Amino acid sequence: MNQAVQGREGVELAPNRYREILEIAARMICEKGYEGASIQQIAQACGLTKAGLYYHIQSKEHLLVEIMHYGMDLFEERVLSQVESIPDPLERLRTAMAKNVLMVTSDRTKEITIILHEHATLTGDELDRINTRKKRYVRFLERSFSEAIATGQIRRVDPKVATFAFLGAVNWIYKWFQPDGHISEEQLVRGMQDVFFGGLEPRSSAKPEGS
Amino acid sequence: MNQAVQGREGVELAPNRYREILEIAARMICEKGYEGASIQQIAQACGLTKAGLYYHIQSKEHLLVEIMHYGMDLFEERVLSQVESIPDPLERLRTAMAKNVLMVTSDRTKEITIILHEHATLTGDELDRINTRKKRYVRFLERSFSEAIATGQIRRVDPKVATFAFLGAVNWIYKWFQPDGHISEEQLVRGMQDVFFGGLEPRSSAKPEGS
Amino acid sequence: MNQAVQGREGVELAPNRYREILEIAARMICEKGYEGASIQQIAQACGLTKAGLYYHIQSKEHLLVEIMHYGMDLFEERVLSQVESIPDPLERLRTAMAKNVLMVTSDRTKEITIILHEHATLTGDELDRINTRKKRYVRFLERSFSEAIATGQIRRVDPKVATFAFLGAVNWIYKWFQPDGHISEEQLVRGMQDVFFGGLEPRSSAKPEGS
Amino acid sequence: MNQAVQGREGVELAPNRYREILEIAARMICEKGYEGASIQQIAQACGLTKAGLYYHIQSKEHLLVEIMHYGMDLFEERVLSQVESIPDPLERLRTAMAKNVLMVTSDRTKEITIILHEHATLTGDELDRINTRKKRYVRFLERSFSEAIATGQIRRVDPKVATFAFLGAVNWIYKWFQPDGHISEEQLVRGMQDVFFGGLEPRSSAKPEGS
DNA sequence: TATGAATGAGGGTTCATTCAT
DNA sequence: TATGAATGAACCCTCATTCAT
Repeated sequence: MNQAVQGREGVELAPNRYREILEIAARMICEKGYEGASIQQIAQACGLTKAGLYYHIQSKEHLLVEIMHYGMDLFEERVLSQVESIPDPLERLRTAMAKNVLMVTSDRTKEITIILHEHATLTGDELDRINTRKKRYVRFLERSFSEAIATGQIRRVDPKVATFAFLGAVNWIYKWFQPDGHISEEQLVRGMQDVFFGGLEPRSSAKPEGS
Repeated sequence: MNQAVQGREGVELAPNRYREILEIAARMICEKGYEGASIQQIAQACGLTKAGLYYHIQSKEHLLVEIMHYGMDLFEERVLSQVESIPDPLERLRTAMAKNVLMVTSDRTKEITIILHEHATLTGDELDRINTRKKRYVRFLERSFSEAIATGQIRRVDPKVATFAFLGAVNWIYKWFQPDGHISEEQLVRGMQDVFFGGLEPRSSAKPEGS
Repeated sequence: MNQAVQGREGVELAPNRYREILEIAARMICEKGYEGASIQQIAQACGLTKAGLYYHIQSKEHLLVEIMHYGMDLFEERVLSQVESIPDPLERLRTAMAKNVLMVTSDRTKEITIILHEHATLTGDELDRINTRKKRYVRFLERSFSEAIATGQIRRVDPKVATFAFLGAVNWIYKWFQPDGHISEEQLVRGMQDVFFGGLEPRSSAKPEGS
Repeated sequence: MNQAVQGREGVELAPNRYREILEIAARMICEKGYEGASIQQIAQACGLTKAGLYYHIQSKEHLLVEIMHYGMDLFEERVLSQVESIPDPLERLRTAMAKNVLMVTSDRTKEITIILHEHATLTGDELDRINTRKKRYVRFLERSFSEAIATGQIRRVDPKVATFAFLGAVNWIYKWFQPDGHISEEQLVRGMQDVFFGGLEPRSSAKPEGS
């Protein structure tokens, strides 16, 4: 489902062209929303006519599904699978946050990531499939928070609330962060880590405040 | 356009119907997004025909503007103005978070609050006006974080990043929180406060962990 | 039909108010065309709401009928009946032209007169009734041209063609004439008379050209 | 917008369909007026659905603009450019009148010619552009009248008034002329020429009346 | 007399989608 | 692979009109 690059059944496309379409479409949908971005505009941005675009995609809805799965592929490849095996739970969370933040700020991945959280357009099975993939990350975070509490690395907080606070803070970034503004990506990552894991450390491990 | 109550300017004769329309429309727009919610659907939800709805509103875009200003009115009334005068910065932030969370979970206000963050729909002056009002809250939070750091009540974190982490975490709530789920509103408020202000307290002031 | 001033059956209105409405409506319809002028705009121009206007009129179409008959009343009163009894056919035509031109340039009557020649909105009986009234003027002109030819006052031209040339020239005036432009009303009347009745005079009666 | 032939700018690949649409639309607009003719009706008359028509046109207003420019193209091609170079001013005017009359009576061109005088619909630049083209003809007529007066071929009349009398008489034709009525096209042309240039001739040059 | 509130029909326009070529 | 031409459905919005008050 999520690796076979295919516009329609049986037709094997040059995967690059298809991915390019997904990324361009993602950019448009990200800018204007799913309903706000028309097939006409997407096609034009791809240098195609509407009918030409339809050679590559099955439908607008399916296009969204594909973008979302592509986004999840990217996310799992660059975030989840990079951090899952980190043994120390606190370090695991800090690294996940860093990589997750970069997904939302980095140029090629940000649009695709943002769309993952677009208002519900999908329904039924497709929605379920995407949500199942998303939940894997949620569970991973919850588990990691629980572990970090168990090891005493962070204070006792509700792991579920902490998880969604984490997700909210990170996914909200695109609404205010300006790539060339006062805050750099590094500062952003550091800042977020500070707020969450500076803060969640047990009292004695905070860096000496005055020094 | 041709009725007595036009948003915040009009005579206060029968504002109930208009407010009701704003709230119903907010609910639909919140569910489906601005582009996804059709005037037809909004009208139907109001028990009106399209033309009947248009007796009350000027245009779909103006409707959004009105909802947003109504949302800001509610927000300023129930959050900002309730906490601005709290002298202690940490208590001020904790209270702001509590009241803000309740706006997002409470039935009548949640959609209206959320729509405030519909983006890329408004343009020009209207966008500016709304953004100016939003910025007041952002500045208030930034200022409060800075003060709380200055007083040593919370650790040194970037106030801007902290502010947006706060906003992201709180506004994200509507995506996952279920009013009759495992977590109660009180637990949610507590949890969020814990994550942010348990966590942001300087090392020595953390409540004894075991007790 | 055309003198009883009545908005709807049996209701006797202050005729002034009703006439005022007809004149205001005529002005709007003249400016924007029948389809282009909305009941809303007409009502507003009358200082009424839509529903208020409907107390006075039966329907938009009937309003047009009334305006047209009012226009025909005015026209017959100020043009036809003033000239019909002039014995000399050439003087009769010259005077008709003068009075007709003034109807099209004069402030209170121009809109009403112009509408008389609006693109066909009316159909059936109503159209027939108006056309019957219009035809009276056409016949009058044709007859007068024929007489003037018979008396030798003007050269032999097709009376029907001359009549419609006359009507076209006069009714076209509103498309180009500016009340405060280079040409005065008097010059306009003189000019039109010159073109038609200077020109149509038999060769020997033209004023000595060189003097 | 997305077809090859866009008015007078596009490639000349298959302009027939487009021109056909312009002509059909012109017929409808001429019959019912611009506001009175709906896109739905125009589309149907073209054998298309509304959306199908919109593949060919940009908007209703632009359609009108295109019709008008097409009309001006035809007019300049068949009238202005055919007579401009005629040296004798009186013959020039008589020929212009003949050709102009035929534009208004001839089946394929009449509606397009008439619409040129739809007023109060266009605004701004487009209106200016059309008016500039129209003025060329008006100036041509004025100049020709002046010349004919100067050469003594016609009596002294105000050239501007004469011009608009000419235009009014000619453009009014479509309101009354019936192609298969009592008057033939040739009689019409002759009649109009007689009224204007029989009539405007100086007294001595009139053809012997009795012969 | 007049109005506030409402409506069904229709306005122009754009949508995602199809299909012969 | 791609397109030109087309479509039905839906879009936002305005229309003339009505009716209880």
